[in-house]
Amino acid sequence: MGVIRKTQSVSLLLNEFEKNSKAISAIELVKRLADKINKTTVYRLLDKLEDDGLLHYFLDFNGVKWFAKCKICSKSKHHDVHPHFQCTDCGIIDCLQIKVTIPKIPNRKVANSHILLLGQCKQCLQ
Amino acid sequence: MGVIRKTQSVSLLLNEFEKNSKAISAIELVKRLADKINKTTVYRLLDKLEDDGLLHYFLDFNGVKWFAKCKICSKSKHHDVHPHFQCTDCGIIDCLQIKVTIPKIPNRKVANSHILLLGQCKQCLQ
DNA sequence: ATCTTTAACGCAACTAAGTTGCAATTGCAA
DNA sequence: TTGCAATTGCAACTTAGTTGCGTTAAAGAT
Repeated sequence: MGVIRKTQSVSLLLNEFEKNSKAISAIELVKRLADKINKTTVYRLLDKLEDDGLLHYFLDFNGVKWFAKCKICSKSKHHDVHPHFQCTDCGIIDCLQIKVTIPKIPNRKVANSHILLLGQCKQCLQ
Repeated sequence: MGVIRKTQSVSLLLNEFEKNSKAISAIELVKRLADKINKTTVYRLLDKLEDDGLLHYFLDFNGVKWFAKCKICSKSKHHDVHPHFQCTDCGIIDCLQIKVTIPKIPNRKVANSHILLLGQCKQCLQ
């Protein structure tokens, strides 16, 4: 897979991620773009853009898929593995630029980690 | 909510968790018990047992719900927050008795963390 | 500038995990 | 053993995401 043609749908979709640097759920994107792009196309493009290393995705605590821009990923590998923070009050999700150290675990080889932190964001703490 | 009566369904369900100490997905439980307990009842009981602090749940990397026995939880609060490890080869999930330290994050109050580690388990490494 | 190819798209129908409403059943306390 | 609320089963529903297929439109070739 991967995006080959620069279509109008691709531009519209990527444009949503330019507005600000927050993550956006697939559901939200489908809703926002409902009158411009078909649901199926939105999901297919998200897959492709993830494949190309332009977006990364993760699941929130409800199992809903969220997407955000990648910063240092390549087409071949998602290097940009980081924790995400979801505000339990307003629901927004940020990518965190922190490093969480996973201790060595006997008898297992850890290849990847998914870390979702829940709590309150700056706005909701005030 | 919470379990009030010790019914046959409750025994059957808890019995599945006595066999070994691994986590079990809701989907798997529904299948295993299909000829004994209705799907709806399985889901309802899992909710209640979680409520009572007997089970805890979490999501795997596909967003599927998994349940496992709690060790030190009470009815009022799940104290037993720990990382989970899923083998990408065989799919089994273990509860890890390790502590992962989350660094302080400016402007946010972290209340909870969901950590899923992916890799290969002992069996699949051999 | 127009043609041709095929990637990309839209639509409708589908899948699967989980939920809801409601009537029937069953623990269990009196 | 009776009464009744908790529990259960069933069918129908919800919702995120997927699939198949015919149509449309990028973009290189002519």
